[in-house]
This record gives sequence, C-alpha cells and structure tokens, in this order.
Amino acid sequence: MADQELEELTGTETPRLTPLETLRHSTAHVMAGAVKRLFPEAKVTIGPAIEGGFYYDFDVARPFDDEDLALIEAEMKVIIDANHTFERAELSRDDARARFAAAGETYKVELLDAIAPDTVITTYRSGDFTDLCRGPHVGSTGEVKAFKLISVAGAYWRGDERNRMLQRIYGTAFFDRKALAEHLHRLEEAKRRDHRKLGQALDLFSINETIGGGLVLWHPKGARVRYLTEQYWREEHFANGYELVYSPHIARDDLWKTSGHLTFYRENMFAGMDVDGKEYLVKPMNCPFHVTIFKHGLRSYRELPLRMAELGTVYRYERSGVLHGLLRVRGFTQDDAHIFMRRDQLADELQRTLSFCLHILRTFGFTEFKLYLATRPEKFVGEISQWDEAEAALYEALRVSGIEYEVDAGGGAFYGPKIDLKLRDAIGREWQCSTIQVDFNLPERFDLTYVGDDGAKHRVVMLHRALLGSVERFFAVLVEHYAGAFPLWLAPLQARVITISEKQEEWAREVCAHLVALGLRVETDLSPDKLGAKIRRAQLEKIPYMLVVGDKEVAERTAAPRARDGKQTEARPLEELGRWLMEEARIPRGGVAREAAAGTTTA
RNA sequence: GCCACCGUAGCUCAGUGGUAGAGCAACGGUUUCGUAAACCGUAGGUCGUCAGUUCAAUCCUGACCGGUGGCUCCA
Repeated sequence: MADQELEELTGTETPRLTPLETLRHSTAHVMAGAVKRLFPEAKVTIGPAIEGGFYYDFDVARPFDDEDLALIEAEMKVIIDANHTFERAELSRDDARARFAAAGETYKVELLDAIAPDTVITTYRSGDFTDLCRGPHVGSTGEVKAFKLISVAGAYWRGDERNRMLQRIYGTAFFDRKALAEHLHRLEEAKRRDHRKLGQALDLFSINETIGGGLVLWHPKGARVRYLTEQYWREEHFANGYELVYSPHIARDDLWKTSGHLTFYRENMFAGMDVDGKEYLVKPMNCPFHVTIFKHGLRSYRELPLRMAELGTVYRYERSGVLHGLLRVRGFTQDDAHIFMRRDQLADELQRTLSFCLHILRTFGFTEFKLYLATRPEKFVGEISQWDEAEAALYEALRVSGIEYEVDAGGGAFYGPKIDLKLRDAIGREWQCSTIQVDFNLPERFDLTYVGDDGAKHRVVMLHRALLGSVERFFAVLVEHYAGAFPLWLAPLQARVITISEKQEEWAREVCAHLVALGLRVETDLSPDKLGAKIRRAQLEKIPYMLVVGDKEVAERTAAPRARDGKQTEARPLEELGRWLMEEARIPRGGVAREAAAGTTTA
C-alpha cells in the first residue's frame, strides 16, 4: 500500500485510519522529524501506516545503516519526551507549494500538485517538523510510547523502478510496551519457523548455486513429505471426479502463439530452443496442453464437466532479486486443473470446486481462510452478460461456503473473474495458495466446443484452478505452519526405536520391522550413545515418536513411546503399539480427525 | 534488474595485512548408560570467483557469482 498516503492526499479514497494506524502514522511523523534533525539535507516523501507498522521514505545522499537507525531512535525519544502537539493547519495551495518549495521538499511539491483541485490542503506540525499530510494524528508526540525501528531498505519513488531509489525505514508502534514485545516476539517466531532455515536443519531441500537460483533440490525427507502430499492429492482428485493427465515440459512455439503466451507472457518464459529447425519453449503454464487434450476429439455435452488435473511442473523466468526460498522459484509444480463445462454448469461447478479446495486444505491442518473475489477489469474479453453470469455464480459460491470474503472490484484478469483464497497459519500469517479462475479467453483462442443435445456446437466454459498453488510454496507454508514438526501422517520419519544399551538391539530391530511391515515410517537408533543423547537427536529432528526399548521392554515385549512434545506414555505391547500408531497416522481427511497444529509450539 | 548488507570446514559461527580457529556433525577407539548433549583421538578449508594495490591479501579496492532485507511482480 505504498500509495496509501498518496491516495489520501489526492482524495481518491477516504480510508478512516484505525486508532492503531493513526498511532503508527504519527510515529512515522516523529521519525521523519528525527531524520530531518539528524540529516537536514534529507528530503521527505511519504510515510504511511502499513500492516504491522509503518514506514517513511527519504531521499538521502548516503543510505542509512544500523547505527543511523539507533541514532534516529534516540532522537525520536527526545521528540516524544518533548511531547509536541500535532497541530493541524489549513492553507492555500499556493502557500503550501511556496513553503515546501522553499524548504527544498521537492517530493512534497510533487504530491501537492497531484492533489485534487477542491481538496483542503492541510499540514501537521509537531515541534520543528511540519509535513504535508491529510492526517489524522494522535494528540501529541508523547502518545507514542512503544515503538521500534525495524529495518532499512531501498524503495523506488512511487514504486516505479524508473524513478529514483529512496531509503525506506520500516518501524512499528503499539499502544503499550507489552503489545510491542509480543509483536517483536512474533517476528522472532517467524524467523524461527523460516522454511529455509528449517529446510537446512531438517535436511528437507536445498537450492544449489551450481544448479541455478530458484531451482529446488528435494532431499529424501522433503521429497517424502511431497510424495505424501501428492499421493493424498491424487486420491482425492480421483475420488472427486477428476481425471489425471500428464503433459510434456516443452512445446512448439505454435502452441504458445495460439494460447497468447508469446504475446502476453514472453517476459516470464525461458528462451526457446531450436529442434530440427522448429522453435520449442519450456512451459510456463499447463493450460494449453490440457486444452489440446480436450480438443483431441469431439466432446459431447454428456461428458461435461470434464475435469482434468495434473501436477504440472512449469518454469518461469523470475528476476533474480525476487527469488525467495521455496516461496518464489523458477521451476515449480502447480497442482493444476482445468474444468471444461457448459455455461449452465458453472455455478454448481464453482461451489463444488471451492468446497473441494477447503476440504483439501483442512486436511493439512488449516482452519481459517479468507476469500477474495476479483471482478471484471476495464480491459476484458468476452461479453458482459457472460461476465455478469460468472460473477453471480462466484458470489453464490462464496456465499455458500460461509467464509468471510472481500471483493476486489475490477481486480480480475482480462480473461475472467476469479476467487483467490488465503489461509491463515499457526502464527496468524496469511498465505495465498488457492485460486479459482473463470477463463473466457482460451476457449475462444482454441475454439473449444462441445456438441449439445441439440446436435449443434457450443462454446465451452473453462475454469482454471490450483488448490495448493504450487507444491513448492505449499510445502514451505506447511514447514512454517508446523515449524517443521509435521503431523504424523506427513512426517518423513514417524518414529525411531531407541535402545538404552546394545543388549536391546535385537528386540529394537524386531519392533522396527513390525512397524515398517505395517507401512509405518520407522527406523532404529542403535548407536552407542546414551539415551539422553539419542532422545535429543530425535527431538532436534522433530520425529513425532521415540520408542524407547530397555531391558524391561525386552522382557515384556513392549516399547515405551515418548512424543516429541515430551509426553511419555506407558510402554505398550508391540501389536497394540502398531495398531495405535496406525490409527494416529491416518490422514485427517477434511481436518476432522485431529487438531490443526497441535504440539507444534513446544517443538 | 535496482538499493543496502552478507559470503571462512558438511552445519552454526569466531578471527587477523605475515597463507586460519571453535562447537556440532563425520571417522577411529573407550564407555553399555532409563527420557534434550559420556570421554579420548583423527581427519577436514586454494577463507565465493577473478583481477588490482602491496615485499606479502582470507583481511584493502574493483568487477563478477551467490545469498539476505526491501522495491516491482507473482503460484
């Protein structure tokens, strides 16, 4: 929301700031005042409240460093202690322009010139700092009690890379120290859960320089989680009326011409390759292949809806600076599907798709969702009546789901309206994974038709959807949601049999073999280390269960489970142990069987 | 791609203008132990790459490669 303040100033929107946003925005003013005192030559630009805090962008000769941040914080405390009131003043446009121009605040002049003609121009003064600003603010600087500057980063003026790079200082503020401490704690917690760190620590995956940025190597443990995810996904798709397909990684340029990708998506596609004098390109999307499968023969209305799904690996060129762990990569696998149907089937199909989506996500332990409907943009293909119909169907699907939603009017793609779904993770962060999009474009481009009951050909309506989004991103979200402590059904290793001394080796092997034969993922730790060391190791690997075997267990033909949350339970006879673990490891389809992120906070 | 910061052993990290250390892991041995770290030893690094400055560069300078935080974009 870099334009938030800009919008306020230009009067294009009138968002009332919440009390917390007001505080944060006021803190941004205090910070700007401190910066101007310490760096008089700095030019101020904008400083809005954002989710989690605020920022202010400055044009300075030299970038800020951490020492500067400390100095600025100290100066802010001086301003806060002085308890200056925020004084609002109205002034004429010319007066304002003259003042800011005289002060050398060229960015403010630019903002001023963008303000709608009949808007009242206001400034806010706190102590020696006056800023062009619509407000509101808190009463005085003394009301800023709990704040912290977080980081510095480069940011382009008005977010446009052709403009000058400014220095952005991020900070946060709360009404009391406790809330600030909690916020900082959450940031720490997010760091602790970072999938890149856990990916390394738990040996799940890596990204290797020699292979290339944004290209993922799945190590055995990560690959196991992925396999389990995909297997579950496949089973559910078969059980819900989908057919699975496979398509190649490259295709001739003709396909991409027809689909329009070569005109609209070329920037994100890897360079083509010459094969026998024909150009081939690596696929950035799966749709053209599925469409081609659909077109393979005449389709009857009786076959529709035809649901075609694929875990399709695509490659997209992303600028090096945006690559980020598994969340933003250059090669990834979409859990893609395309649904071909009659126009009259759209409403039902949307509801069905959304509910299927929620069912899958709940299985993985997510319980809170938010939906976003993006409607017809200015530039669009197809007829308005078609759009209206589709949007009505989308609204109905949203309503039926019973989940909170927001409408992004005009935010749809040119080819159709869509629903995006964000899920909330264990520490309250939102992640966008699922998307359900209506497409009026490809059916035209590829001339997709079916034969109706009237014997005539009719245009197909098409739906794209991805539930997990990309397997890579979803895996990263899972890692962070569970802090690496996967639920039993997804854990790469479900249990480790731990001996106390080498006397129990034989029984430990037997216990392990029995459980493995049941299909459980179990191994033994027969090393000569002490029990405590073995427990510690298993604990660090976040293995759900440790099965301790000492002389007593050998004599009784049992094993003593210790859960990774530290809970120890009675030793159980081997057969019973197996039955119990099998029951625990069942896939919680639809999330009914088990609590979402139980036990993850202690891990 | 742009701005800032970072790159030392498999991992986590010290360190210095005179070519390098710790802990963990690995390997060898001793110990056979009841719920988060037993002990001893061995091995392991052209200090991201390439240039430059210097008698001498892991350290200073530059370029490049890669990573991190942002900007922009997005699954």
